[in-house]
Amino acid sequence: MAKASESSSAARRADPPLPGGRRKSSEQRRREILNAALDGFASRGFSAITMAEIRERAGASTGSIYHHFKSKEQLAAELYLDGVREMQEHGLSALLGQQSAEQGVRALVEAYLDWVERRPKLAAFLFAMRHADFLDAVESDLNRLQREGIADAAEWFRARMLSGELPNVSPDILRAVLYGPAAHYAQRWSRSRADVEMKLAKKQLATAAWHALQALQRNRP
Amino acid sequence: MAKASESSSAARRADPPLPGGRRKSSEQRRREILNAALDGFASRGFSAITMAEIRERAGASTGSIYHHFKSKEQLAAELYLDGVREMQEHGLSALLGQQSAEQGVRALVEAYLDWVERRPKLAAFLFAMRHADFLDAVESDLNRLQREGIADAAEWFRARMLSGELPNVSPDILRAVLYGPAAHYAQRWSRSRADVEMKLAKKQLATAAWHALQALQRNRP
Amino acid sequence: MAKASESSSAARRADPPLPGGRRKSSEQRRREILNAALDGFASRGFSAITMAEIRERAGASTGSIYHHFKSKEQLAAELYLDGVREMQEHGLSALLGQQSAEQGVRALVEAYLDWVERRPKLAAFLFAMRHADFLDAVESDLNRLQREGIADAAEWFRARMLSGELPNVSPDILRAVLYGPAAHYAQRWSRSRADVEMKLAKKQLATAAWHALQALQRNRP
Amino acid sequence: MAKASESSSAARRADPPLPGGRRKSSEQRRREILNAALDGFASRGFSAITMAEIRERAGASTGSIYHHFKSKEQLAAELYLDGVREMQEHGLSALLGQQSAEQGVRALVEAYLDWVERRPKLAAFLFAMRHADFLDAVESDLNRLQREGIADAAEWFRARMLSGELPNVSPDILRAVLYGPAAHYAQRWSRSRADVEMKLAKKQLATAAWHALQALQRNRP
DNA sequence: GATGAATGAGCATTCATTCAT
DNA sequence: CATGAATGAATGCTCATTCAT
Repeated sequence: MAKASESSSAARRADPPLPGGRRKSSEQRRREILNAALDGFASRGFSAITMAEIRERAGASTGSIYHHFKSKEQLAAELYLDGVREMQEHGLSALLGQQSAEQGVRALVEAYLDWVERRPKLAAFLFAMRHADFLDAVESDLNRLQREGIADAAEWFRARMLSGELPNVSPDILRAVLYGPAAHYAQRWSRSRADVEMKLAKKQLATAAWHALQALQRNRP
Repeated sequence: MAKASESSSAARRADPPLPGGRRKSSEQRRREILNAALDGFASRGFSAITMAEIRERAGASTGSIYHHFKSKEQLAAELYLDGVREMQEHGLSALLGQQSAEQGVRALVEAYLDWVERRPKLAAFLFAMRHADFLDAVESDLNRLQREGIADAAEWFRARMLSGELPNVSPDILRAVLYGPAAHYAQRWSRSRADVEMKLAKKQLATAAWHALQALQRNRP
Repeated sequence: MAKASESSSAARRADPPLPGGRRKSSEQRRREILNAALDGFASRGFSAITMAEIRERAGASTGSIYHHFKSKEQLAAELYLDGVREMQEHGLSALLGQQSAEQGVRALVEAYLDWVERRPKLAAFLFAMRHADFLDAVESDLNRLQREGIADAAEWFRARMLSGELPNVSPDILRAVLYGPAAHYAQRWSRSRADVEMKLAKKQLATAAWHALQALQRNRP
Repeated sequence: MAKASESSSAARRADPPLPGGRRKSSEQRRREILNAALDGFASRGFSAITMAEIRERAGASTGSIYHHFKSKEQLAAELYLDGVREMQEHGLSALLGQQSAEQGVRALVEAYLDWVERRPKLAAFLFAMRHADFLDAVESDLNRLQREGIADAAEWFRARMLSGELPNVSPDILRAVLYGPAAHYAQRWSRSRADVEMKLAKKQLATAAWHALQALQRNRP
């Protein structure tokens, strides 16, 4: 939960089942590299960060990085895929427990900001890299992830739209209304420039999202 | 209005009053470079684009680019500053003519999407570069621009907040609710991936923004 | 005599005999360029100085420089040849009036330092450029200059060597003893780092040169 | 002693104490680069030589050069500092063994020419770069070197000045008389243009220096 | 697994020079 | 003659990646 220890889920993979329990160093090294890379990518962008910078932040050697990761792109892609997965799981587990449309919408907005709060660098990274070239190479994985991960959420929303609790808007509009304000605020917050506390923002943005959807439900053409 | 002719306002500067009225070529070349750079930065990002790519798109020579612009960073900074200025003017002129809070809020959201529609590359560029390193060098110009350009808008909002038409939320929350959904949608639209037409999106997002603010007005703590 | 107005003799060419006496500007511009170039070459060296720097120092335009001089090399060569000529004339006129060997030697050393004092930039330039590549192109001019200019001096020395007043050493040794100390001192003086006044230095180095030659005269093998 | 193998003392650093004793290649590569750079700088000057030229002479790759040296300037500075150090040590060890003033003066002049003879490129490099811009960055190192290295020599001279064996002239005059002629001659010699053999020049210039100082001792004002 | 020297294509930028106006 | 925009080869340097030890 501490910001300092923000480490990617990729890094948290189970260690190989070592009989004696010794030798943890390889997996640790992997983690250090991933964290260093996340720092760099999040703060300066994919192209602007150099492998040398990552190497220094990680306290590793050049060869060591390339032993663990095939290339800079693969390193970024792994972070990205794991990040998306983690964020989806977080949102999903918040959403699926809710019955009423209002509770679900509020939970989703708040969960998103919770997650941003807990994993600020990862959130900044995912946001900034949304359209990066290196994602082309993993587009199919990404799409599968989207489909699988979102299937349950899509079902949840479809049900509420059919019942009339939520407006029958397109997914893009739905996402824009749900995530747009939170993402906009999160951008400022993660640069320590927000002028309201996260706690208040969660409440206000959840309220805003819910009533925005309500309005679309009433005003449908 | 045609996408193809999108040219930055920087490039539209008045030519110096030439005695004979002939020779327009220097300013034209400047424009070509700026447009080529905008294309590049918008589509691939600041670091990923090379000056060689810009040179080819502009049909200019290396030396010519550097004759007009001191560096890659300065080129990007000029585009950015002019872009912010243009976008502000666009939004401002839409807002200030409106009397009622609702008309103003709707006008602002729609004007933003109008502008994105007219200048998609510039919008994509501004959005992507918000936190770029090269902006540090022009931070003071940027701040001045913000202050001056936004003063009238701030006044407009302050008056409506005092009169009770709009909730007294912080600027960041206000911006998040107004621009967040529109920006989120615009991102998809400009990559031709939106699943609703711009025309409908304008209406729905304007409605959403207005009612979101209404809700915050009612639910104040 | 004022340091400030140090202008190359190349620049002091007679103006073309203009009937009305108007239009001096072209020759003035030439002078400004030469002086600016001399400043630059002397302080930073041939390769390190750029034509742009010269252009700015001269307050001229790029085209103007290339109108007056074919190339950077030609500009430097002209300064060099004129400088060598001027320096030779200066030394020669001091030497040839002297009868005794001692007076001649002393006059030569002092005249050299006089000239350094009057034309410090030119002296620095000549010294630094002695082995520059661009001199290859004017080597023949330079050799002719040497032969012609030095013929009289050579004769002066030959006579005193034959009479036994001066040692019969090789020209290189002769030059090393005469000019070496003065040149060494001049280097420091022109960078304002000398720890004795020029006046005293002239006396001491003239004395040193004369007695050094005397010693070679006595100690001949 | 062979000219061909002239290698900078920078290159002769002790290798790090490698456990196994194998792998010398890294330090060898460093040496090759330094030697190639010395060749280039000495023959063509700092600005005129390109890193590409150095790369080819060294038989190394661009990246390899920059792996060992931060920049062209740093490469030159390292050569310069090591060169000064080496030259000082050479002169000092010749001087300090001598008791009489005459022996010391002669030894110094001859040692200087010995060193020029042994390390002609390095001597040419040091001479040509005396006022180069890149030395500004290492000025403090240079001053420290001067102070430390020269302290003993200064003491040697001070003692002989006090005893009346040497004239009480300023350091600049002293240096001009000692080194000026030798440096002047060395310049020609290293370009293979000298008209006397080095062996004779050493004798004559040592004699000249000694008697020049003698004269200043007698003729003091 | 780890290390760091080596590689070389590629990059932003400089600069002498040309030339249309 | 003057101007300054245009040119493009060349330069110092960076950086992802490879590979011998």
